[in-house]
Amino acid sequence: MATLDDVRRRARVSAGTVSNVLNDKPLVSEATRQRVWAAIEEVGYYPNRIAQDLARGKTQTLGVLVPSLSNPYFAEVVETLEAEADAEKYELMLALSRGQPRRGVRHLERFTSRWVDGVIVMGGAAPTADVLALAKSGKPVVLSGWGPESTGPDIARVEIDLRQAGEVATQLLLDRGHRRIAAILELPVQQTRLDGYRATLERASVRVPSKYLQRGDSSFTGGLRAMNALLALPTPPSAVFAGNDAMALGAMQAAYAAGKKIPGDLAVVGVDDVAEAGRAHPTLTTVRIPKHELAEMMIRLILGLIEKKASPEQHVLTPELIPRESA
Amino acid sequence: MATLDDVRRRARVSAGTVSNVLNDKPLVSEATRQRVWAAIEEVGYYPNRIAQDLARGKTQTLGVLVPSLSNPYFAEVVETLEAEADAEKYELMLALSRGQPRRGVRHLERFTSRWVDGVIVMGGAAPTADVLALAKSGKPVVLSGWGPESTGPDIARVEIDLRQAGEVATQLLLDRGHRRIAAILELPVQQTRLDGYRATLERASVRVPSKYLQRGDSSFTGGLRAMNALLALPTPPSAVFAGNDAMALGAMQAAYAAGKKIPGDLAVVGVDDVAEAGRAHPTLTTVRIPKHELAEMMIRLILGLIEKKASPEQHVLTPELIPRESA
DNA sequence: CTGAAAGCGCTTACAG
DNA sequence: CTGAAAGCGCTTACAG
Repeated sequence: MATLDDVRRRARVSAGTVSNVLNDKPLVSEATRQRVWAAIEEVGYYPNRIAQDLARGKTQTLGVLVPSLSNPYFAEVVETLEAEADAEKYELMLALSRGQPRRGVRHLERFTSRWVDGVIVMGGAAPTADVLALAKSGKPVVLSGWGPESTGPDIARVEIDLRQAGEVATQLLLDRGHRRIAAILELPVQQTRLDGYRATLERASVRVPSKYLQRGDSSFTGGLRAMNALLALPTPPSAVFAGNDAMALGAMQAAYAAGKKIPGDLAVVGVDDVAEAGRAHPTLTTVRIPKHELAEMMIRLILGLIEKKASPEQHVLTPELIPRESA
Repeated sequence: MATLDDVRRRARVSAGTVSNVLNDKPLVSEATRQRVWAAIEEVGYYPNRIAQDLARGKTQTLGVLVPSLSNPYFAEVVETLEAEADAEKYELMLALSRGQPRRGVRHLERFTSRWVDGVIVMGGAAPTADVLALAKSGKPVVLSGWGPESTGPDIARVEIDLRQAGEVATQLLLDRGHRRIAAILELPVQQTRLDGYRATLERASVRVPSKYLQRGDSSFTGGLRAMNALLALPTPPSAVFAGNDAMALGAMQAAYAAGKKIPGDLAVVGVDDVAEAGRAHPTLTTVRIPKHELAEMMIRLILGLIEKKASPEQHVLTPELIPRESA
């Protein structure tokens, strides 16, 4: 690989001048600028980013830590993050915690020693304490999907109003005439959805047995198992609110296997609006999380922290009910 | 951030000695080794990877370029790539071409100037010529999902025998008694699947009208549209082989909307075995691509090229028929 | 076994 | 407008 030194010799100028040309600094005469560019072409020079990074103390790189990619929710968000970062000339280091927050911590450390300019962490992919410590050390950090856990005002976050998601989903079910409304949720991550669900039932003076709250692990299988438990109850529910689409789809599968018609025998509402929701049979009524907007906002915040030294902002986006066939 | 210099001063040794301790070089006395480690702890030192990279000429980083992540196929493969790379202490730079090979070229260039140790490119995310040029320049490169396009023997590749996928899918349909067997394929990417389909029909002396070959773009919507075209034919097919699961699912949707029963009125077979295939109604019969094995093999090959200077190998993995309800 | 020096390939004040 | 020098934070021979 050609280096700056090759260019310098060829153009018969100093290294500093080559650098100035490369970085479009104004203080170079047109003549030498041309000569340097010609030399760059001739030797086929590409700046070495590692050396630039070291000299500049900046890497134009963002670290992204998410729990997994097999969950289409994260895959879609990461896809948009990449697009937005690319547009701003940033590159992405991708790391997955795959269910182990300790693995997330290790990745955070690697990000730090690699001098990423900023770090985006989603869905509790690392322990809160470690993330906060990183932010306190001065590294720009943006969080999303952190559940109800308080992180204080000193860290940038963009969240979805999931309590509202629980409310509109439950309200829809009430409006459809249901009273035996169950919930399948992953706790504590989906605690706010539970709050919305409970508040809405209470407001309507509807009481449900405690067994109507089933826990899942946000996976298809988790939803399926939880639904089977609900169906085994002496008085099964006529409707179910699932904390995400994967579990809602699993619940539909279980109901289908038990010979139940949807939405006739059982109404189902999910949260997320993944692609599969619109294709299921019946199509899944859900509360859409604005993933694109979410990713955009995260990039906006992290760049603000990096480039403008803005102070950390916290944003809350509003989810949207998507009525389809399942409820 | 503490630097090596802080450690050096604290431990009253030379920088070289600190480096030797850090990198477990044998030639350090136990006493100084202890002193240095103590100093490292005390100042909270973390090596700066950028500086290490520059000095070593190696980054422990792999560049991964794929077309997209919203396609669960790539999301799943990337997930495994990350896991395997992580186990070998490599990190991932992720880049997406999002349908624009020229964007892929730009990412390849960035990878190069960032000194990634190796590059993995999937699904034609960059033009073949650029990828080959990169490999020729000495950079370790592994390809996958490159379609029938010849790349010569000088580049590492791991492919799936997709011709065989076309064969087993078509054979299954024949075995089920079908003769009016259509195909929905994205060309030229899925050319080998088409070859397998054609060869199998020919072997069975089954002839189908040319309209039975419909093109799709590997998306759900593409499959849906193609199926609608097939259904509008004077003599619609009784079975369809789709080039991937997304299109197969789309075809099922179209058939469903047209009031057709699956597999009674129409049998459907896909390729990939994405998670959704097992959950669809009816569940989708498909030819599974061993994604996990594929990712493992790619990492194995790229590390061989990087660390052992192995010569480029080309592997072909065998797909597996997964019979389910749709055919 | 340890230290001093050169080098990785850039950028950034600072003279001139 | 241009060059020489120092610096970014490490590693790697090479003396001793």
